[in-house]
Amino acid sequence: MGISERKEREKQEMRDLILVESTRMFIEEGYEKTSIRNIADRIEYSPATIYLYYKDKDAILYDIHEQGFEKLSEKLSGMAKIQNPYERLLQMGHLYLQFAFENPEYYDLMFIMRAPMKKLNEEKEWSCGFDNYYFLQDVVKECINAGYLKPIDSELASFSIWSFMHGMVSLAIRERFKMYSEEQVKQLMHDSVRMIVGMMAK
Amino acid sequence: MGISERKEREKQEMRDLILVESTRMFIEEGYEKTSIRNIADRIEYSPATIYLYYKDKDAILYDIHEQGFEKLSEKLSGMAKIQNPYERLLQMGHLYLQFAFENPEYYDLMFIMRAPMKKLNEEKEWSCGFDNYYFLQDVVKECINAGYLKPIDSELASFSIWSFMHGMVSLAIRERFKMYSEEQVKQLMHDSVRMIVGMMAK
Amino acid sequence: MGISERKEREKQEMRDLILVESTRMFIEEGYEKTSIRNIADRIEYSPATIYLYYKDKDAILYDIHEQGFEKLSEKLSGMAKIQNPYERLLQMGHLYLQFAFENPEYYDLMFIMRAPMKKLNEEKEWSCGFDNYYFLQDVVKECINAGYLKPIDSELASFSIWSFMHGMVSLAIRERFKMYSEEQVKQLMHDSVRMIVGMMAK
Amino acid sequence: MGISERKEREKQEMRDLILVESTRMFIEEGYEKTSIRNIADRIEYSPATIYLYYKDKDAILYDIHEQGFEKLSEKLSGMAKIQNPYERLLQMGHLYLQFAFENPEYYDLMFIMRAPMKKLNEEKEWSCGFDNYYFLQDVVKECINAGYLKPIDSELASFSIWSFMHGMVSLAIRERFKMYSEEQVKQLMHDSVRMIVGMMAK
DNA sequence: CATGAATGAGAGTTCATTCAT
DNA sequence: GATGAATGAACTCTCATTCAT
Repeated sequence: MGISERKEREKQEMRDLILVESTRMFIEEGYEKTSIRNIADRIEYSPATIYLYYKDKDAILYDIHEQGFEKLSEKLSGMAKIQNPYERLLQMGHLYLQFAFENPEYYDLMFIMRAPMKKLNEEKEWSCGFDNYYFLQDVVKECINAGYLKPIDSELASFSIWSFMHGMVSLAIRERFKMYSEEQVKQLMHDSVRMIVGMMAK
Repeated sequence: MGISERKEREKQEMRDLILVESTRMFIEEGYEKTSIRNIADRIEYSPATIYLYYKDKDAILYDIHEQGFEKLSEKLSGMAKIQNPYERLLQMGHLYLQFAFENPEYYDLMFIMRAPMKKLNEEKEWSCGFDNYYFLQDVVKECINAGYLKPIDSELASFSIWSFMHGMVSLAIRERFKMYSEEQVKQLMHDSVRMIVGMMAK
Repeated sequence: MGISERKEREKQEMRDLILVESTRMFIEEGYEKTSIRNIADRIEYSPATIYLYYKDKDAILYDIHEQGFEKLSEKLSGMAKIQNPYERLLQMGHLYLQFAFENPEYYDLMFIMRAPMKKLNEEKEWSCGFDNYYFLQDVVKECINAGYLKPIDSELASFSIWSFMHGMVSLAIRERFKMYSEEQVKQLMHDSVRMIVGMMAK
Repeated sequence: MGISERKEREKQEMRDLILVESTRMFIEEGYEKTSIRNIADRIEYSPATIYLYYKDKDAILYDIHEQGFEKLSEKLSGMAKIQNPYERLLQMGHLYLQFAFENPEYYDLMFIMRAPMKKLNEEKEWSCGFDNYYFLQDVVKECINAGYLKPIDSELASFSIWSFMHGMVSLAIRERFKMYSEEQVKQLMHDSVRMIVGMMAK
């Protein structure tokens, strides 16, 4: 409880600073404009300093990306306590949308951006969001078993639900819903979730 | 009706040449590799020449993008002749997937990529695919009116269908279905379309 | 005869300019300090310009290096006209020393420096001086056959002679003869050549 | 006889540690890879610490270099006990080659590399191998006086012998004998030594 | 004594773009 | 109309070195 811990904390804070600002930069300026140099400028450190905390540019991206999944997992983990699986499923859909709109930059990186794969792709798994997907499958399975949903293939159902949710979110994030106002989009999204899940219900 | 027209025609031909080759490059090598220099090399003109026909790189991209929508429109326009609207709807879903998998780079540019425009974004409309969307709405409306689909809100239904289709395609293109093999993904996608549309059917 | 030729000539002149100044820089500042940027500064062009004439840094090095061998070959080629092979051999030794002292920077690059081998080593041959070596072997052979030298193995003799010559030159160039004055070194080198070749003579 | 001495001793031990590991790195990884950072990593101290014991990178290199000469001296000093000077001379040649091939990086640093010093070059003497040279001269002198070698100038003979030996070694180390296999080179080198020294013998 | 943190300087390279000819 | 030549501005990354603590 002292120096080493303070140092550790400071180190983490610096990593966070880099992370936060890189992420912000992603959102505001886009991937292309987010260079080590720009990040360095932004945090008012030299480019070389960044390399003290991150091996290379990809490592930053990877961390942001991972953080995103942690954030999402946290959000969804709260769902476990909801007894009724159908209720849980609906709530999850809700939270997914909420997460996407509260953290569009994260969402983008997690589910839309092309992985900046040098070897990241092979070594570590870029799409580390498998857990969430399996979590979804479990809920769907429970719903089916408990008779809340029609007796469809649970894998197929999960696949469809995720695709559908992601479709809405990603079209919104990448601004392909220009034929609607933002308000309308939000409304449509919620109605749409209700409708789709409703149709799956028994 | 002579010189100036010929000039105009020649100018258009050159634009086409650039467009065709940029597109080809874009399709074959991807966005990253498509540089003015590479295009110039390919058409065997100098980079400077390209600037006589296109204001900048974005202008070319914009044209490719537009071309993509034309391609898709063409594909879908063939659908008009299918009398039965439900049949037409299913077929459209089919074609949409087909288009996406035959032209992933186009699809990416059209529906996933962030508009790489500086201000073109504001001047011209990037998402020029409204027509297709309205085309979808019409079909859905017809289906409902003819009693093929449940009496749901046609706008909401179209919104949902497109989102769903796009979700599958974009997750596939940006490689977020790594938990499945390519084979499995294709199978799931087709089954999923059948299921979702089936659920909407009366 | 006209534009295209002038252009070609100008292009060659530019390559030469780069070559000459890079070479000069090698000599004066050493390999380490010779960067694309520094060369650019020196010729008062931008770094990017250099890449219009040379693929990369290695390509420049390779050219300098090649030029060196051409220079040496030219020098030695004049020797062919000397009828007496022993005379020719002595003269060649003379010229070798002369070349080394008139062009220490070339000599260094050709025979001392580590090849900056990315793949150069494998594709093109870095040590393109084989010809000169074979040329030496031929002379030695002739000398032996004509009875000017003892009946030793010609390959072994050539190997020894080259090694010996190179030893003197490289120790001088890399300043390992500090126990002598420059004057003394030159004197010793000439005496040494005479002595060694003398000992080989019948 | 107490604290200050212990401190002095500890300081020396640390210098040794640095030296030993830098040398090892230098030998194993080569000059290019030997950076202050890498050395620091290896001795598990921080880069900054190294600067407490060595003024800069050059100072370390200088010490390695000196160590090389000590190593060589040791090797050669064993020769003093050989009574017969001609025998001693031959044996020295042998050992020189052996040293070069067992420690090519040392050899390179000692006899080939450009002094990487800023002003150390002028202050301290880089080529601290004079002793070895004088040692050679003495042997040669003895050989001549004892009638083993022809009555040539001993200085000239030493100069020639060293040049010759170094020529072979340095061409080999810097890979200019690509026209031969490694095997052939070794064979040629030994034959060559025998031949050259043989020719000097009475 | 030791170091964590930081950096300035510099490396090679690529690209979209401009402009005189 | 076409272009060869040129460039400024970027890029990622590495290194020897310094200094407050």
